[in-house]
Amino acid sequence: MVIICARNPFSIRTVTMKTEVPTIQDVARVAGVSTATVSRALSYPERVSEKARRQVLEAVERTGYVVNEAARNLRQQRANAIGVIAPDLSNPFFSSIIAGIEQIAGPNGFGVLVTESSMTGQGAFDHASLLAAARVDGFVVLDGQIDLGRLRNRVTSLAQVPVVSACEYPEDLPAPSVTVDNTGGAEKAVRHLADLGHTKIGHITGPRGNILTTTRLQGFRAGLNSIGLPVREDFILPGDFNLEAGKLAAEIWRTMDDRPTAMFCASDQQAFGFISQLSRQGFRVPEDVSVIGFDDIEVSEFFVPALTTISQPRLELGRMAARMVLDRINGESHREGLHPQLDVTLVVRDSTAAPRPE
Amino acid sequence: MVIICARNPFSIRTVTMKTEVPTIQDVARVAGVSTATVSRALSYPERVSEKARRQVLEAVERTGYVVNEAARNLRQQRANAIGVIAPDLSNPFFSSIIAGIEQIAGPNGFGVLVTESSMTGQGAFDHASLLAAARVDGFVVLDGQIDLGRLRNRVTSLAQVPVVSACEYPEDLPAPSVTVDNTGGAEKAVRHLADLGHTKIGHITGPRGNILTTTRLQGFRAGLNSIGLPVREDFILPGDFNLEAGKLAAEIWRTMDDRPTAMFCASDQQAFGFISQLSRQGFRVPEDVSVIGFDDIEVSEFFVPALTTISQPRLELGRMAARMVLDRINGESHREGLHPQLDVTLVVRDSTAAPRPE
DNA sequence: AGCCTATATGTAAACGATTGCACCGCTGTT
DNA sequence: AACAGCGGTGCAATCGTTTACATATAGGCT
Repeated sequence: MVIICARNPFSIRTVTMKTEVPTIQDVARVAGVSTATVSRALSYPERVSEKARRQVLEAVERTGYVVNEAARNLRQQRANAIGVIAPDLSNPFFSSIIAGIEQIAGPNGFGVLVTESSMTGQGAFDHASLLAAARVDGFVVLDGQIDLGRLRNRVTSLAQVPVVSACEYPEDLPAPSVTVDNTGGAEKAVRHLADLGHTKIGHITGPRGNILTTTRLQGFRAGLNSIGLPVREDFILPGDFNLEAGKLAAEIWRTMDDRPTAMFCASDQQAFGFISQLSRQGFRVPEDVSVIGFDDIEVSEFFVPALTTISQPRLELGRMAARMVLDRINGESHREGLHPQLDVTLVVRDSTAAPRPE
Repeated sequence: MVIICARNPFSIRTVTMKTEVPTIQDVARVAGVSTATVSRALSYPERVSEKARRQVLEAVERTGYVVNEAARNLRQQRANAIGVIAPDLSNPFFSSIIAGIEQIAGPNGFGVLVTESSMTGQGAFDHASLLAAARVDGFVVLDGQIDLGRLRNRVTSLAQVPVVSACEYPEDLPAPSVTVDNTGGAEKAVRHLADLGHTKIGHITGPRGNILTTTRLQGFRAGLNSIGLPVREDFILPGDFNLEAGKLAAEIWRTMDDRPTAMFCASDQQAFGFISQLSRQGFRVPEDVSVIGFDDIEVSEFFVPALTTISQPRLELGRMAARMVLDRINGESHREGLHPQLDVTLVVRDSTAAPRPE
């Protein structure tokens, strides 16, 4: 007897009427061939006869067959999925990278599993459980602060699994990475401000210990140096990448005796927080202080004032990371030696201007 | 011979030295029990003796065993994962919902697979392939515009898989949903503007055909009615939820002879675009026109001016949707009858004020 | 005609976990 | 002393694919 799947797949049954999901066996029976032929017809169409192919395709249609991924994964010893560990999903910056990963992974038949590393609740390190063998074939790590020590403890098999870090990267992770030229970006920012005539240039940093913080700060210093401007340590305010940090920094800026006339912010969000708080206090940007950000997230163009910033190719960052993981999964072993760095560009908008003449 | 996994899992081998991943067999051997006992010790600790449990745990530790999800999924006929179909990952609104889903799914041992429904490239409907049997046990659909007809064609087994729609929902999807009170929210917005003294209140809608657009517009009308204000059709501008749409609407607003003194925007992003373009043209918010948004995304509080808006419990939306899917997966069959609606709240900030006296 | 290749198909053994069922030994009851 | 009950354990079947290997068939060559 031929099993054909229920016709109206959308009628949700109110009783527990277990409609059998068709398997490859059913397809084989309907098509009048063996399961091996069905499998081949679907995976390597060129390896079966024209006739068999037609019959199989027709049988698939009739039965409504879809391959059981679990079975395939088990047999093939691969999951056809890559995992993403992101520090903060609500941050538009990361979601854009994830979108880029999606763009590459999807068409290649790979699913994307996303986890937030700063997860609430128990342990906060359960994203490691994602690594559970055969759930993902590789990883993109977006979190530079991730505690690899703990990850390591939980998942011995990590060594087997290709890992590529994107954007941020833990210093001790012996894996390929794709980053942007943070130092160069910071230099461009400083140079832009100097070109406008600023000499008192400040910086709000990212969170302590983060690699992006370090490199951008380094670029900030290098930029000042190359122009011949002194680095005023009291103009360097500690911060974070988020909105709140910018707000806090604004409060500090306000209380300074000798204020910088321009601020280089470590992120766009931070810049928003800074500008927002300043406006609330009656200051104006760029009239009272010029502000430049880093990232160029979507809303930056629409902020008031439109934010001058260093633009990162976020989508491309994700796409490239995905490509690298996929390559490694497929055995192309450009090992941990590969560390491409993408260029960033200065986008001049309305939040920077020449300093007010004294 | 006992197989113990390589000691330094992080040393990435440059040669293809295939270190075997330990299986449950290895653990059983090391622990001196059967695989059945190992399995039980890990899944139902209370069903094995104290002694066996200790031995198994120790063996797991020694071998570095992690369960092979593919095998487990195949045997259990469940994937321990839920899929999310989102229209646009870069939109912070959705990513926040996803974070909520994560928060519930993770601790319950479920992974979260994310797909963008508006994917570029081939077909754009390959998110359906996610549905491939045994890859996910259930779905949260965030895209109200999704073409279920095509999905249906591709995946016969969809009827088997619990689907819950959150936020937006296709009208023809016979599934539970969790939404917010869009109509009520719109009414609150209108009432707030009216309370400030506005009588000429406009609205920029969402995209045509979207359920959120419809309900918010409906609430807008209802709000005006209940106050006794006439509905001026020429004050209703067609739009979209994104930044660009707000910008476009601003251009239209500018050319109007008789301008509304207050605009209710269908989303925060749209409001940003509107305000941004207006500022660029020399208008001021709220002095020249009051603006109220919908969503309350993170940056709204920090916009200049801080945006008055209708706040959606985004995280809770995701959490609730996840709970509903999980419940259905576990057989609690509160079928498609369930449609909880969460409350929204008015958050008054600086983008709304009394109209300028004529 | 006989043999060799190439192509197309089928058979059956994996993959690594879970779990129904049977069994074992112990305790407590009759 | 026999037996029911029970907690703990192991055996072995099972989930649905893929794929190495064996086999079959047709066609081309000498």
